[in-house]
Amino acid sequence: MTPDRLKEIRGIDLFKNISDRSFASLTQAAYAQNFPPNVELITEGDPSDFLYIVISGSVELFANWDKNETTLATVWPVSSFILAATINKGPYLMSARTGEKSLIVMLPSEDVRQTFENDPEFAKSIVSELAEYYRAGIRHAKGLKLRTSKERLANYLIKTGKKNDGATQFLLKYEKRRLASYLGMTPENLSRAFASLKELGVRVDGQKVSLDNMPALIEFAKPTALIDG
Amino acid sequence: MTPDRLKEIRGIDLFKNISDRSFASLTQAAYAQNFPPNVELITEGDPSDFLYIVISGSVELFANWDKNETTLATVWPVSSFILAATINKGPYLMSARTGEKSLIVMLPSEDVRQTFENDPEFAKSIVSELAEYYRAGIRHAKGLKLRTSKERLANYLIKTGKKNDGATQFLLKYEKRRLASYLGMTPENLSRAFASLKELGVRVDGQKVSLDNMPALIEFAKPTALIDG
DNA sequence: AAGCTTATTTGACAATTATCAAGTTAGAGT
DNA sequence: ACTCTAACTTGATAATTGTCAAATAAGCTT
Repeated sequence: MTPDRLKEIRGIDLFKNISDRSFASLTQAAYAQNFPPNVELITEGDPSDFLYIVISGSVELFANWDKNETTLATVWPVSSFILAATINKGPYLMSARTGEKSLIVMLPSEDVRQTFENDPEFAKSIVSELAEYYRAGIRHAKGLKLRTSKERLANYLIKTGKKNDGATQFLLKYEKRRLASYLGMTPENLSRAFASLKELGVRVDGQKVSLDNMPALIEFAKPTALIDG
Repeated sequence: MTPDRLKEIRGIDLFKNISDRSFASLTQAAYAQNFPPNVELITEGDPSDFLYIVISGSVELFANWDKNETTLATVWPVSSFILAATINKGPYLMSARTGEKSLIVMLPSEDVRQTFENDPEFAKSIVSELAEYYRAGIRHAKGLKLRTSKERLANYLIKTGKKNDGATQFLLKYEKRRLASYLGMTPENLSRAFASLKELGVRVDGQKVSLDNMPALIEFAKPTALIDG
């Protein structure tokens, strides 16, 4: 791997505080690889041989069961995925595929576990990371169990607006069918949910979204930090 | 706290490997308390002042949003809950109430974080614990998104049977309305799901359940380790 | 054991969500 | 720009799930 790339990886929360020695042994056998869009990187059930890091592009984490498929998360640069499986030596619980052309770094799981054993700072970083993942998972489950799909969409839009510096206009970060899957509904249902949010000032044109009546939308969606982070 | 009680706590995974010194400082300001059933121990949104440990009884973790409530997990002895919030100094994302008369130990969060900083073994144990929690959360979300409520119930029954040494007869561990909430449905829906599973050999009488046609039930439920653990 | 409260079940109905089948639109590749 | 494929939308319908109300059953208290 090139020095530039190493530096980029070093910057993520997971590696920020670890020793140079740990970082070196962690990345010693690592390698980066470019993937075209829509390539399946791992399949749920596989043994966790690598910890993955997205350098550029994006990765969709999804799962299948009996003809159904659902997106559980999307990973954006620069961050790792599949950490919990790596640490616990368990099989992956999610499959992963590139959402677009992506540069991916793979660290052998054995090295990750080794470093985890030896470098207390690394262990601490992993704790923070996992705690956040876990809490994100709780939030996701709360949304699914407490809200209707229309409410989930409304809150997603509000949240996305906030992330874009509170802009009332922004672009959806990914395809609608993936958004639908992430929000736990079918594409048809998402389409209808968008249509029915029109009366709350939600306009959609392709990937462009504008929220023209924020107060009304918020009153309907009832966002809360305890679900929407 | 009594020596007996301390010993009991020392035995859980989280504390098994930590130094005596760490354990002492962790429990130095801890205290145990008996609670009657149905007492709310914490409320979502509260700052995380304590790490809790269930010594006996049980604790339900739940959340509310706009008139709706849902159970996210039930904690059985002897284990901790609310660890992620404690570590990340975030507000609790779930409320907790006793499901029955329960003995609860409370460790000041500050002490937990202190020990986490100083004892690498504790950090490692926390990692394993959080990784497992996280994975349990993923499984829960997968079940909710990929399965119907009837399928979730069928799988829950199969799993519970397995936990009871593969018994085809067992007692439900908690009330049906809580089971319903945990499985993401209303009590009425649970009742009907049970009724409709009758043709797959599921008999229910109060808390007693018997699974008289396991092959048929399994064929319908399609359990998998990637969701049902 | 009687009485009271709460949990569970059942029925009728409504809301939500999914499925299937066309259309329409948008985007990628040539 | 053209073609082709895939994504998205819309309509019609079905399945799933929730709500409300009432009846029954179970558990607790006295």
